Amino acid sequence: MEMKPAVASLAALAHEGRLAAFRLLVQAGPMGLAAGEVARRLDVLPNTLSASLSVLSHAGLIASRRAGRSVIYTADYDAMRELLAFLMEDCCAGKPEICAPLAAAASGACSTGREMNPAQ
Amino acid sequence: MEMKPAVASLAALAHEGRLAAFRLLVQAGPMGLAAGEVARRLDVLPNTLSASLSVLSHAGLIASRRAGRSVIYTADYDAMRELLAFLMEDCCAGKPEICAPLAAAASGACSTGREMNPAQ
DNA sequence: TCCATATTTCGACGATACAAGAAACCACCG
DNA sequence: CGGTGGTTTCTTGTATCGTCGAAATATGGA
Repeated sequence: MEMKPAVASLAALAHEGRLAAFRLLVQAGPMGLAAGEVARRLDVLPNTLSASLSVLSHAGLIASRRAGRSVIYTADYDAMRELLAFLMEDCCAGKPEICAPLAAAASGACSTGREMNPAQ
Repeated sequence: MEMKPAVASLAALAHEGRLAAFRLLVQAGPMGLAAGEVARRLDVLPNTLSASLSVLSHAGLIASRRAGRSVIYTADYDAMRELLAFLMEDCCAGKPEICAPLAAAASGACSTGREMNPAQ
């Protein structure tokens, strides 16, 4: 990944409402959530949420598809992976013992199969 | 990690100059780099870089110590780990096969021992 | 076609962030 | 004590971002 899109992704996430929406979609999994459902769970106005999702979408962090009257948004796990890899690129000056915990945190976040929190 | 400090960290990184500085420190390892050395490698004015490092420092992403006339900055790998864990928290709705690549990317970034890029 | 639901776009205001010059500050050395 | 290199703080002009009300668009059903 290059610098510009990485900055765009980070800028998209550097906002309380957008970060909450993104994490909700990350936690929701590949099935995604309807825009209205996200707005309801986060308790934000639909137009405000739409603006947030638009920013995340332009940054490539989420994707959308139409399903009837609803628009379903899903996290782009591949983009997320690229962003994390970019942050850690060539890290630690060849001292794996420094960044081993980083990798451990990454694998620990999802492999434990914690319960989903619907109310967020 | 909670929402507020996570947003602050992401906002600190959502800037081309600051992101470049942070990645340089991440790649430099625990020994860190002097502020002037960072400014020289990134070709930015000292005062501009100082402002960038100040933002990163306030976000908790880097730490500083004085060494003679220079100030040495180092990446805070623990803060970095917390931020990545926060982004991936409870991800994938219990589908480890989705986020396994995320963990793989994390461990691949540093365990391969690539060479440092001094010019970056 | 007409209506209700779901979502996006538009317009405008207030707030915040950025870059750079100038000056101040700190630590070492003669 | 004065000078120099290294770094930070201050100030200012400019630009960008975020939110919300109101209106527009898209879809499905009676």
